[in-house]
Amino acid sequence: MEKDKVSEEVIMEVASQVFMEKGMAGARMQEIADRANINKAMLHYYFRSKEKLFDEVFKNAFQKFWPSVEAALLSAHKPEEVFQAIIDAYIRVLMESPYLANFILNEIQRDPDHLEKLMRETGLKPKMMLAFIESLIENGFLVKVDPREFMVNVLSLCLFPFAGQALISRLLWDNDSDSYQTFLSSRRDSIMHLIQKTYFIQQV
Amino acid sequence: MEKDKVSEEVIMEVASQVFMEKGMAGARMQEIADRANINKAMLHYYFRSKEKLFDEVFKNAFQKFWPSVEAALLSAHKPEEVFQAIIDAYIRVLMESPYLANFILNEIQRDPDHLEKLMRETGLKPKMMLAFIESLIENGFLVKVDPREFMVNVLSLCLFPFAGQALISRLLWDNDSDSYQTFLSSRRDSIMHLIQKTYFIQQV
DNA sequence: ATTTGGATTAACCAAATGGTTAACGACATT
DNA sequence: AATGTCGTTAACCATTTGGTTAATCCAAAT
Repeated sequence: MEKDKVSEEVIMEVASQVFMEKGMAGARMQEIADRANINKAMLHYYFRSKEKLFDEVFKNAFQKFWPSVEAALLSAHKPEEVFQAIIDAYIRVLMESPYLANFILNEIQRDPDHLEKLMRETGLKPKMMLAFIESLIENGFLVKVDPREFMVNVLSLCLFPFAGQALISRLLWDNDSDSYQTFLSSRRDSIMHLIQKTYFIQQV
Repeated sequence: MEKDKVSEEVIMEVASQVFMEKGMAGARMQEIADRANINKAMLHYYFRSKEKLFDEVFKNAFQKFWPSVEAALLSAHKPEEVFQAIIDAYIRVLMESPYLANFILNEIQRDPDHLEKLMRETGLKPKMMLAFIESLIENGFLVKVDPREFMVNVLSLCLFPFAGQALISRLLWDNDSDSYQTFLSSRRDSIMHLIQKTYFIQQV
């Protein structure tokens, strides 16, 4: 670890790694301290407890998880471009943080109420997205479909290949992780293609 | 717990629950013992260690996870029916074991080598599935597509809504789990519809 | 030079946790 | 009746783990 960085930042960085790899229950304060090259007591000096530290990490992760969709929505481009931007954002974020998807999925299951609190704090508004899809349907860009179903499908196609990476790359890519990375990257196009075929009404 | 059941079975049952809910690291031998109404020492009497017990649970879960695809393949019906059967199998299994998807996804990430061993023991053959898809392409039933991509898409659409259940049902279904269950069930049709639109070539 | 306040450390603590052991009881075999 | 086997229990053990404390270091302010 670089000495010039403030301890607090270094801690957050390695804590992120450890919590994401092992989850709350599996993570060890000692390991975080070791990786940050500090005494274990320093952890409690900066962040009072494991839970507090975890909360910070989780909050960070959760914000990344829901990429800046609003930006894509508000810059009123063509519908295709909006979705392309959202898909791109997801793929990009997840390729940077390979454990992110799994982390969120699991720690949410561990303590769902905690999620509810965090959602409000991060001020994320899925309803806005639903309304946008609804409007596209009314304006004849999309076929009639439950907007929530549409969203779940896009999310599924974007996130699952990351969440299941360890499994899928072994089963179907002979554990060649480079080639799997290429595949993940190529999904920008293939997911877009899929939803266009299924949900977009061809404009004349 | 019913008294008539053999201890070993009861243990496996509750161990499944606990491990699935909390994962290997989060699960406690004491809790498993309590839920099975036995002494903690009995756990070690029947299954020597936490790891051994976990292995049994994992093996069970993993077998469920890859539903009897071969059955669907070998009973040479129309292509549509084969995929419908596979999708149905996944949805059914996952509705019965809500934590299954998350459990597999995570414990695989925790110890990927362990997975490789188990795959061989359970004798699952993804290559067979790939070959089947390939043949459908050659015979003009499916558009030209990487069979692996096709598989990942189907898996994503089937599994992710379960893995992300805790998150999605809160964000998009106002935490109404009944209504979310209905949605999950309806995916049998909507996933089929999606892959038909995208990948199936209309027969004359 | 002394004080002050934050950063840092080693040593320590209590609780939790996976695992063991020795003794016991019940039931079948001899 | 004696022996042996299997299931069961309470007590115990060693280690791990999150967290604390008292002392120390160090740099800036006084």
